[in-house]
Amino acid sequence: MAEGRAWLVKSEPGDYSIDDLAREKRVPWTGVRNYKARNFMRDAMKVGDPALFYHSNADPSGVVGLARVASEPYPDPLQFDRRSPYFDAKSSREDPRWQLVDIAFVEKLPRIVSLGEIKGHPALKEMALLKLSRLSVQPVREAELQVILRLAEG
DNA sequence: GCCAACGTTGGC
DNA sequence: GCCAACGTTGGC
Repeated sequence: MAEGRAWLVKSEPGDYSIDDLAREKRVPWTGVRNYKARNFMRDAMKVGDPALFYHSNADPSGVVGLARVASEPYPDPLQFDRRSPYFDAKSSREDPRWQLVDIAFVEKLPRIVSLGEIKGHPALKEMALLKLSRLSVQPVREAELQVILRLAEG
């Protein structure tokens, strides 16, 4: 297998939390409706790539878990579901607009690595999280991944 | 709840 | 193709 990259995926814990993922083990990462985020899932994510799991709009916000990319990209089924808030009338089964991957649980971190802590750490100043704060699926450098996992050990 | 950042839409 | 209006994200 080609060497993959590391990623960060965001979720509001009231919507879908690390505990939900720990229980379900694996979930289709539905509802992403941003083209940059979609392109990462469709074009760059590889099965087995590590992904930090980030709680946004939380108290505090921060990285709370480690997951893994668990599937090839495929169309987000919710774009075809008229009752879903993620329904997209401009998409079709013949030419689906939104692609996703499955995300699988690896571990809950021993403690949260908060956004404040990330902002204050010199090795993490260049993180996409701080530069592209609204992007919900984003790349993480290998060195950044290692620093965050080490911080989580306390 | 406020608001800054920024992506999307649509008129022209 | 420009850009104003609008909607969403997410920190605080």
